[in-house]
Amino acid sequence: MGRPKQFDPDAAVVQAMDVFWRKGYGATTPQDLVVALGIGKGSLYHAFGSKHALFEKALERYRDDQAAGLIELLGSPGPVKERLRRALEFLVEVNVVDPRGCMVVNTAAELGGGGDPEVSETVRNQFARTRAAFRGAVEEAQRSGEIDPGRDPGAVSSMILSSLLGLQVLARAGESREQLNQVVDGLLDTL
Amino acid sequence: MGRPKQFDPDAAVVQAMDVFWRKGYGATTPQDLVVALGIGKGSLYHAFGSKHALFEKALERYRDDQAAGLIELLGSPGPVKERLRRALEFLVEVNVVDPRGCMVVNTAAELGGGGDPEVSETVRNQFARTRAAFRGAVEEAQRSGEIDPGRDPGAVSSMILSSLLGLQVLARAGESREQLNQVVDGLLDTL
DNA sequence: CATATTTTGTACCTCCAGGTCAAGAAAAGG
DNA sequence: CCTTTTCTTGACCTGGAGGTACAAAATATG
Repeated sequence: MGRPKQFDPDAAVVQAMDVFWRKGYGATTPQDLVVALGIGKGSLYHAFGSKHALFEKALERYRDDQAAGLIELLGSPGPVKERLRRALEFLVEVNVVDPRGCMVVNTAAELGGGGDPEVSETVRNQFARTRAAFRGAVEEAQRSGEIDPGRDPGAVSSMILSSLLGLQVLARAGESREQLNQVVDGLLDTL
Repeated sequence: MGRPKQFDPDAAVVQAMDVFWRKGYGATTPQDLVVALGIGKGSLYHAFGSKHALFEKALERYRDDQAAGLIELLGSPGPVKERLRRALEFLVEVNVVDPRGCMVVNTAAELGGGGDPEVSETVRNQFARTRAAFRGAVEEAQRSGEIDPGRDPGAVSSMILSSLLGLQVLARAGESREQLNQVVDGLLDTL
């Protein structure tokens, strides 16, 4: 019973995600959120409790969306290296158009360093998922002979992960498409 | 003429650098700076103009220090790969003890995305310097046969750079020494 | 030593972040 | 249709961010 919500909380989290992604946690004000979500401040705090709580929801939503997207991109048919290249080149194009970088990377930089254990936990969880997805692809490529089976898949996937994170940092800093593509080339040459 | 300064502006910039490095730009307050520098607020604003101007000085100072440090680490004798490994392992140890990550990376994430062109310029400049240092090392290794001379040194050094940036992101997020070392292993295996 | 010039410390100011609250609106149950 | 419950709005509140103003202090110059 009671009055039904005038907005979709799930959609609101996505809207909030967008703002936090662009501006970061600290630089996002309640006012920004009120405008972006199109609801009153009271509703906002009634529904989500605090800016920080809403941020956590938004970050988790981002993580889940990204993880699903990566798994889908890596699951397409064809040689593993080609899939990987397509995924990375897609990322480059997206970031050239809109250099928001990766919300998890941005969050790690802003709230990492021991200042926010819960958020850091979510961040590391996303890293673990991504690493696992790469590891699966690497092992598949090793079975098919595309990648030398003698290499340690853990080390290789960790390296891919860190290079991916670095790519997002470069993108966020406004590096050119050429610079970003060179990273992709350099990475794929090593596999 | 006039009253002489009661503090060393250069040392003050270094103190400020320390605070900005730990807390980030947005989360650092004038009060934090007053305490860290040990001077009054009036002196602070008289000497540096604004929080943002002081931050730019601190960031440039960081960039110069780091660039010098990297060049020194990479300039030691012995095989290039060993130098690289020593440099990266040193970085890992430092970050395990104090996970502040890299101030430039943190800044890229916080103020990138087109929000602060001057700062982004400094950030990209640091990336360019780092890439150049790696490129020099790569080319040296190619001449000595340590790295396949057929590889594009631009792509290789870009890849090393991005992996390094990713490493700092991982460190800032509080990843374990083992995870970080795996990145180093994965990276060096590919060279 | 008087004066012009620069630095210093502190009080003060304005604005807005982050959040609370009271009063009303919209549903379900009796 | 009256009560109970939940949601909504917008006014309101507190603290602190970021910076300015001003008077006092310290120095070089004539």
